Amino acid sequence: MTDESERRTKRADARRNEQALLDAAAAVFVTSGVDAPVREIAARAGVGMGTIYRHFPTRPELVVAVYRHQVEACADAGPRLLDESPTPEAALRAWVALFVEFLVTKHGLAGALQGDSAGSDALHAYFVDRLVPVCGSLLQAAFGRTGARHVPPVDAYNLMKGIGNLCIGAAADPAYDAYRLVQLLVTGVLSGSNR
Amino acid sequence: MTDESERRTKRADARRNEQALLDAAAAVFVTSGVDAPVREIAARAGVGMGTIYRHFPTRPELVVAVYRHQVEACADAGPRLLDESPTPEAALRAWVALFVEFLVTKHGLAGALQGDSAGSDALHAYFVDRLVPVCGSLLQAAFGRTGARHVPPVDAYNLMKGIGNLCIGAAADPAYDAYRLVQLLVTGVLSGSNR
Amino acid sequence: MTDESERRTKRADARRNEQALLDAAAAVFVTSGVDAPVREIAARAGVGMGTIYRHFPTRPELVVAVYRHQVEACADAGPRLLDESPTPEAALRAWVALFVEFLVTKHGLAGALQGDSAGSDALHAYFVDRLVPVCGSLLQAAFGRTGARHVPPVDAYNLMKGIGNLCIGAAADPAYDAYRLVQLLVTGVLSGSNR
Amino acid sequence: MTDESERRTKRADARRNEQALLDAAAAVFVTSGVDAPVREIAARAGVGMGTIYRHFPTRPELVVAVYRHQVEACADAGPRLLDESPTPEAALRAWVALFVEFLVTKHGLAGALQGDSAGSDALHAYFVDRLVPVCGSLLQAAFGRTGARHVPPVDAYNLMKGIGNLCIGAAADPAYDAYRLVQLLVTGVLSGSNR
DNA sequence: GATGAATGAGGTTTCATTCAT
DNA sequence: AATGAATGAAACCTCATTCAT
Repeated sequence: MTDESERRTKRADARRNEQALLDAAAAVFVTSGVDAPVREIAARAGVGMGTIYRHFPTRPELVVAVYRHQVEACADAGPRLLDESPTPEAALRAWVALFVEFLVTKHGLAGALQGDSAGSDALHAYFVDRLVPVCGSLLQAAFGRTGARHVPPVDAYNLMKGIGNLCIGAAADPAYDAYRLVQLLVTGVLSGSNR
Repeated sequence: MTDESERRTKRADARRNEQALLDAAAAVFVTSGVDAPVREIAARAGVGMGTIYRHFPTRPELVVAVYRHQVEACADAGPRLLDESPTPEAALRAWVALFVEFLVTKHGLAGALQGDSAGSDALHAYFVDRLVPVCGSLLQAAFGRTGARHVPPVDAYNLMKGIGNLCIGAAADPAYDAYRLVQLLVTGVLSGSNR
Repeated sequence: MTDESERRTKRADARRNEQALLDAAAAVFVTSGVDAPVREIAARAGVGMGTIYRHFPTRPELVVAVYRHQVEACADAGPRLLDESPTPEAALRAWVALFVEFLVTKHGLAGALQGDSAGSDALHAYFVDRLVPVCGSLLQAAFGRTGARHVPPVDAYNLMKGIGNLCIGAAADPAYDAYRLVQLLVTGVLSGSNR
Repeated sequence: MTDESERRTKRADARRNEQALLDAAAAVFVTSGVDAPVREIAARAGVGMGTIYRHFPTRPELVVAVYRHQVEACADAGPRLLDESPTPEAALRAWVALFVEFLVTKHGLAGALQGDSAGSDALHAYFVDRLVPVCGSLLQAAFGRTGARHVPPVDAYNLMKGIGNLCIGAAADPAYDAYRLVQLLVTGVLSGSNR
């Protein structure tokens, strides 16, 4: 066995474990929230607790890793939707729908986005860093077209956080329609006035 | 001292204790959230922990008791605002502003409203029971005036819960303007369409 | 039952527990050293772990409490021995013998006296604060009598710490005679020269 | 490559690894004590943790190996000092100074010398086996010269262990002068009496 | 032989809740 | 009724040690 193939083998092992952890964490987060006990996640992944700490020394790192794929997909969808949609408003609505879909299916994620106002929390920071610019572009495009004299009544950070908040607890309550509420919020925003 | 006077004395004692507990809990909730340690509340009230359990066997019961006055005030304000406001829409906006004011100043309260969708959580149930009808009246009034062919795009329960969600974490993040977002949501609702 | 007797009853309870803890800790310290697991001490005392934390929030506080009586006895013995002994040198030797007796019978205590050089460790600090002055008086008395031109070749802090060190591990090694070594050190000190 | 040359190559490899480990351990012991985490040592040596266990299955074996050179140097210095010094007492003092110098600069080493009285601990056993005879010769020489009727008030084992103990924690406490105390102890020993 | 990922025992600390006084 | 001491489950995190690759 060559050095290289040996290295690859080991990495494959570790990667398999890491994937098992991400899958387990995703599943546990759904049922027990992102603050679920480390032991529970480890047990579901079929690994020892130490293994979690090796791969993800802190909890935010794990949470970020669990949702990284979807956050990236969301971020990438922004520019694409702007291209493909008939109007910027439609692009914003479509993107918001994607974002809601993402948050609603990840129980507890929306709540975990709060974090310190200081932005010190790694998860919150990651979401903000990655998605606020995307959301901002869409928002600006929508208002650019609406008329030069109009400016958005909220900035992208507020809109993002508002959407995130509206999605909290959505999956657990069939009577609560987060999607509808978010679209109404967007309607309010696009109406260009907060009064 | 007669048996009766003794009983009366004890009741006065107990009532005084209960009030001290409510005041202490309100203060602690503001700084440490509604999940603050029991000990902290007891200490601030100057009573033993057992006393809390005697008066409020479960935490939701305590939380409900702490905020009962303000919930009642909110509920009472609904009909009054409908009378006093120039339009039903204005009444709705004014009421919503009251509700937001209430939630934002009570650190952690908005988050605690989640509870099970089954309505099994005492706090959630109390809020819903008491305020959804009020909110419903205002909503109906606004749409009744707007035109017979219009129906609200969301029911009062969804609107209430959406407003509650938008207020989560508002006090901790100066960059987040819950009031503005809620009003934009109301704008969206009143625009009569979710598309 | 009067308020006062009731209070006394409760205190008696707590005091009994505290004493059980001190006894258990003393016993466990002998076999497992002063870093013995909290659980072990709690188990031996027949109390829950939380009870230890209630009475002694930090480990040094527990250790200090365990040995306080004996430290105080040692401190009190200093002046008395100076009065009763035929010479100051004899007083110093007698006191040192007492101190050695104390340390040798408390397995692990001598080692625990190390602590940070900064003196930040509570146990180390307590020993130093309480005993160095006593040891200093004896030392000064011995040298005062020996002749005005003589000064001790070490200060009381060094002598104390040296004696403490010589006692480390004494109980565990029958071939090691800490008492003898300490007296030889004192002989060296009293000989008035380090060369 | 022949089998033999391959074996030789591997041995060179292994020896290089072992040396790297010894160097790394020596460095880490200075900063973190002889109980430093295995990982830390492995990392500094640039090898895997398993390699440490292959070369030194137990920690005492590693510690012994790390200090073997210096222990041997100490042992060798004994006879030489006896030859070169003007008096046996001077030789003893010089040797003791060497030993103290060694212990004080090796953070945590003195403390690790304790071990079981049964001599089961490999580190303790090695030190005793190697140095007690040397110390014994010097002691005997000093007392032989002093007068036939004098015998040392302590045996070499006690003196060695006493010196070792006096050096515990010396590096961490600038106010503690282990060298001075040890010389005073030797003075006491040479004064030929423990009373 | 070497590697380092994985394991899991072991120690710590916090707090909701009970119950003797 | 009130008290608050006691309980102990629960969660965290760290390493020594093993073993598959």
